[in-house]
Amino acid sequence: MTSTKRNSANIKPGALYGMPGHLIRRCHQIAVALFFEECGAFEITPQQYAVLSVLADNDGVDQITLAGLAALNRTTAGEIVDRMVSAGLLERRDNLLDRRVKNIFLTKPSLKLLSDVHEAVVRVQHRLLQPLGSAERETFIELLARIASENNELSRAPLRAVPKRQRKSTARSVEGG
Amino acid sequence: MTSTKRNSANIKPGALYGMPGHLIRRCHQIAVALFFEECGAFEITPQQYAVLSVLADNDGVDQITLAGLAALNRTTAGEIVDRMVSAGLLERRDNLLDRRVKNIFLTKPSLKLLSDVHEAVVRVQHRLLQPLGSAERETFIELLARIASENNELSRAPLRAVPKRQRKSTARSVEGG
DNA sequence: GTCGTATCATCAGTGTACTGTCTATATGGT
DNA sequence: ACCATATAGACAGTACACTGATGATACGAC
Repeated sequence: MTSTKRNSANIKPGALYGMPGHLIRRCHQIAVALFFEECGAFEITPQQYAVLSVLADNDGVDQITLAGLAALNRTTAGEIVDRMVSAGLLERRDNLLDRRVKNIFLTKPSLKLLSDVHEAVVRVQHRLLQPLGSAERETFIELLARIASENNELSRAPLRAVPKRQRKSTARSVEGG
Repeated sequence: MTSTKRNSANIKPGALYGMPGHLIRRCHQIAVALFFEECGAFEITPQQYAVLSVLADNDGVDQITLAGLAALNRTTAGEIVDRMVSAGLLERRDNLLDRRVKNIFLTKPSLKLLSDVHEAVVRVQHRLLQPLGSAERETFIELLARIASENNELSRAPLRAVPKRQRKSTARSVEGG
């Protein structure tokens, strides 16, 4: 029979440390720390990288769509875009066909930044999974992906695809290669 | 051979979505959302729960030690303690043997809260892992724990045990059961 | 006993993550 | 044309997550 020791709240001592919620938070902190170690010189945050990455595939989407594609809260996304516009990494343009909408575009510097920073971001992922064997890494990613996708609608900032009808009034800011 | 399509930054489209760093962030958001769904009525946050949980096993530690035990940044921990003191959940007392130190204690209401909220927190963990089979759940927790512990020192808020010599000048605020 | 060094807590500053509310604008039904 | 409803984005407010600096205090070496 296992110990029935209890703490002052009548709960098993140290229960916190085995809870997936707590462990995920700690892993998140580690991932962020590694990101800053590897990418700090580029003056970019993990979320800002996500925004650049999403726009590389979907340049010119509106802010709400961008938030969905990067799994960011709409308000947070707006603030991040603010900072990135100030830093010259994004351009925010009025949509002439729907005057509520602002379309977000990459700039030349951000395209260069994105391709420069890519290697460092890949290193972050490697270092994060360093403690696991290669089969375990695949397993881990698959389990993470299943938890994220199956529980997606429970999130307060769920991942969302680009909606069907997107009205684009403005051209791209950076001419494609 | 796999497609060599590239986006405007010359990176594989959608690469972000398979990165463990991004997936961990999404899982974290889901865990937090579930916490508020299950525990929202208790007017408590996940980090505040962690603080209560840590103090149940280590009542009266100083703020820095508390931060270490809960894997919180020292400044963040101080702010969280502020809010919990205002809410009547904690007591902050001067240490008479080391006047730099403030010792943090649970209060009667927070002990009751902690035992009331425990079931809901357990439900959060169950719902979070719902998409996995029971063997997968154990695997997932084990892999998470290994990543967190092996990379612990890389974190900017690493988990820290209680240091050996802790000077206690003040008695517990809640008489033990 | 004095001094250099370490430590606890706090402060100012920045960035992320939300909720709820508001304004401006669009859209579909009549 | 008119109205109910919905949506995009902004704003205020709260909480967490840090960095770097500072003030008060403790401690070890001498």
